Amino acid sequence: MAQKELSNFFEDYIKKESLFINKKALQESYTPKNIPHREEQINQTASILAPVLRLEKPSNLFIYGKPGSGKSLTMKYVTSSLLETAKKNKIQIKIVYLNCKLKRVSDTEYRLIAELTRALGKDVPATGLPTEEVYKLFIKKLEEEKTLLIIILDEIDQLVNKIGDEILYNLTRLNSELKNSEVSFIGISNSLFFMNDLDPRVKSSLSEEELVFPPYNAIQLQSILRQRAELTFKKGLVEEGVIEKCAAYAAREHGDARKALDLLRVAGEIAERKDQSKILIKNIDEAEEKIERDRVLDIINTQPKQFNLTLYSIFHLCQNSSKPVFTGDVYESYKEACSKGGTRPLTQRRVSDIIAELDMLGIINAKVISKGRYGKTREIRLEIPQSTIPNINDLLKKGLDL
DNA sequence: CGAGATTCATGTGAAGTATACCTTTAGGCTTAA
DNA sequence: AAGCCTAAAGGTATACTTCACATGAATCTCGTA
Repeated sequence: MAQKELSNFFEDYIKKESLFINKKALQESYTPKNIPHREEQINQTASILAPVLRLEKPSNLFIYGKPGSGKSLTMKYVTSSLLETAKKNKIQIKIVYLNCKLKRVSDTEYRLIAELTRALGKDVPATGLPTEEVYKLFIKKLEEEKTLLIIILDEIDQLVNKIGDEILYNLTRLNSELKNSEVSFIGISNSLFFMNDLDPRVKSSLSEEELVFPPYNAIQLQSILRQRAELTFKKGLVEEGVIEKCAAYAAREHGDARKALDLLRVAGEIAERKDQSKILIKNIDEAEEKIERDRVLDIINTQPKQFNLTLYSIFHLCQNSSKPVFTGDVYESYKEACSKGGTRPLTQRRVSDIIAELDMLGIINAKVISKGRYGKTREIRLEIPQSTIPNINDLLKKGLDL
């Protein structure tokens, strides 16, 4: 684009009418004024948490539900309203929200407690202190505050999966060490079976109350989408059938409302970028691909180099064959990639763990199988659509200097 | 032919190592009385 | 002598390695029908 044209482009851009009135309404951070189809869960949560307003410790709460079934949103909605009321009536309470699966933030016991302590306003070093010491710091700070603290642990199943359930036991014991303050927990889990193989002591104390969020069905998804679409887009800009298709896509994935909203938002962005006057059905397919690509790119950007090298090797192998790949092949390819990129390769033991973690991230599917006489290995398949691979592969290659 | 032993390729657990960072402490230097 | 700074000592968490043992079904072996 020549320079003159560039300024014209910007001029035009200003004049051009946006398809969006308020893009925020489709973003993940947005909390709508009312949450349809979750009235019951809201009421229950509210009545479970209400005792804090009388400075009584509420029951610990455990919440189950598939991704995008409104768990986090409902919690955010209820707690923010709770905080408001508490503030108005000058009641000392605090609420901390933590997502346990965030890598390098709160995916170990130390880091989780450290993060909690930081949330109370006390800085804790990233490493070096004994974990026990951080517990003490946390307790001391909390005692100073003299408050009722509600800790929300999102995706707690992932954490326990990784480091075991001892941490939950330690957490539930916190109250016995506190005199001036109290702690309540809200655990959020994607897996319905998470509680099954947990230490019974933890189980009983952590889930004094339980709540299940059923997935949305297609009709409910449609009404959610309509409500948000009205806030986001000008009237009549959404082609007939778009909402239905978004809902259908998401319903196929266990009623994931977040996915549905993402689809609609990204479809809107694509339509706008293409200078369309309407959002078309075909934009949704484009949106789906873009979302998938962005998700993978996000993972690539946040993972350490060794993970990306492993991932690159897997892509590399999967591109050339539709058959599943095995650990040994990946490791060979990985070593090669390392020598090309001038990195010292990790041991196979470690790469095996990395593959398992990539599986957890949902980017690949690695199942442990036995091939009888020919040993035991992981059978690795990609969990992302073939069409997005070449694209990502190039980016990875560049990022790794191969 | 079928039950049990064998085998392979790697999963997996435990313990050890390297690194980066923390607190404590002892020594050395400066400063002020 | 008191105060302050620095460096060493002793400690921890985390990512990774090393070592050793566990797995589990296809294949082999061998006794039996």
